[in-house]
Amino acid sequence: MFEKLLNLEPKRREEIINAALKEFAAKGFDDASTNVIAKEAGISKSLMFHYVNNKKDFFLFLYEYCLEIIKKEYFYLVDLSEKDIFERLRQTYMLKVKVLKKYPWIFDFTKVVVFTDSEAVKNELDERRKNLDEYSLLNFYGDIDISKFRENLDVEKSKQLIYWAIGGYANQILEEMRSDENYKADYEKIGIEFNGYLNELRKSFYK
Amino acid sequence: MFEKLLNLEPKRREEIINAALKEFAAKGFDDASTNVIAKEAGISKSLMFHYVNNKKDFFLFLYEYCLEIIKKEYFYLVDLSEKDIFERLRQTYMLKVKVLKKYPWIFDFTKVVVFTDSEAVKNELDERRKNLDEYSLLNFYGDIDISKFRENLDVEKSKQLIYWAIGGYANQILEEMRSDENYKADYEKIGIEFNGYLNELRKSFYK
DNA sequence: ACAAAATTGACCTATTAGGTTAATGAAATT
DNA sequence: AATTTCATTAACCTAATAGGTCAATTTTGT
Repeated sequence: MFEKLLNLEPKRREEIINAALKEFAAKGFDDASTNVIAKEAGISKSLMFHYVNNKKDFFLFLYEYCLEIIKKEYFYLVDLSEKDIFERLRQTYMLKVKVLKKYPWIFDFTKVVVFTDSEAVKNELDERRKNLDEYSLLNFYGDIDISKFRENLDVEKSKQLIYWAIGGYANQILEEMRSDENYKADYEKIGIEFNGYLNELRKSFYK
Repeated sequence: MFEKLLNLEPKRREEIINAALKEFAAKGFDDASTNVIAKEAGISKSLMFHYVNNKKDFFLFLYEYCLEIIKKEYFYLVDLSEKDIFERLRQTYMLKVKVLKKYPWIFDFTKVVVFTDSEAVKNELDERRKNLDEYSLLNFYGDIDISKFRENLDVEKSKQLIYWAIGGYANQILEEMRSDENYKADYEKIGIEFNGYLNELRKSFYK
């Protein structure tokens, strides 16, 4: 059904997909405009509808497409045998950055999908959402080693604070990536900076 | 110009203002719909236009109105003589929660105003924005006491992490407030929980 | 030179945009 | 009780935009 879109040369395809993800993520299904998507993708609306037959199917296609990507380039690659919270964070966020470099709106899009209540797509989404459950269940951050935390700390609170703090750093990176059109994601540099922050947290929360 | 709106009984006025703040915050000036605002406020569109003469003036009015509130109920109330970072955070965020209880979208709205590039309101906003500069300059978190931090820490990084972490907690409170229609903001309870998190940070980052 | 594929401008109908107007319903004044 | 005033709305206006189609053109491969 979407072979035409999928057979495009990768760069082109990603431009179109990213334009759609951005618009849908920003405005939700109902308020997103196919005109805006086409313009952002740099093609005519007619050509877009040559690739995607209609708005609703496009939206649903994107959802499945994104789930596949998130699974293959994120979920499946996390090494769950690593029990150190900071190592786990390092791993997951570096993977996340890599995915976001290619698809800057992918996580916002899936978030919008989760919270959408648009009548037009609600039913179709409900069927598809089941697939996600198994993955949200396997919590990335549940099974970690708490033996290294300082003994006077409330570990649950501390973990939460650490996630929030790192989430803040990730958001900053994300904003940089989005504001710079040709942001050259220097993973090594990001990795070093990230390590800097993780080290502060290690010094603070570990004995 | 907006006496009619301002002379309404407070509850009613706030309903209308909050409906508008929510819609403008969510969609920006251009994409926000006056129909949606009226519906969310629970009044007819005609009545709304009886209060506010037009969309643009309403938007600009809201901006000034919000700045006033933020100044009077937030900026001016912060005790800048308190130099302990955690006390300062406690103070500012408790004030923020109080403001957000009354106007749950006020900070999102001002954020949208800052980043809007709508031709329709750009020029008018530019004039008004100057007023804000003086306040953004006086940085709430610049002048704090760093002597109590553990000596092996990079204080700048640590401060940043603390802000991110507390920002995460604040977002959680905010989401609770918004999801619960009749959220009874129990400041005492929030204060206690907040203190819990601040204490973990104190134990971690202070010697 | 020609067939096939890629691409677009012009167009269709339905809906929504911001906003006005005349009429109604309720309160206040005489 | 009659009348003036204020609060409130339904119906309506025009312009723009929505999703989507289609015939025509441009580009590509042979």
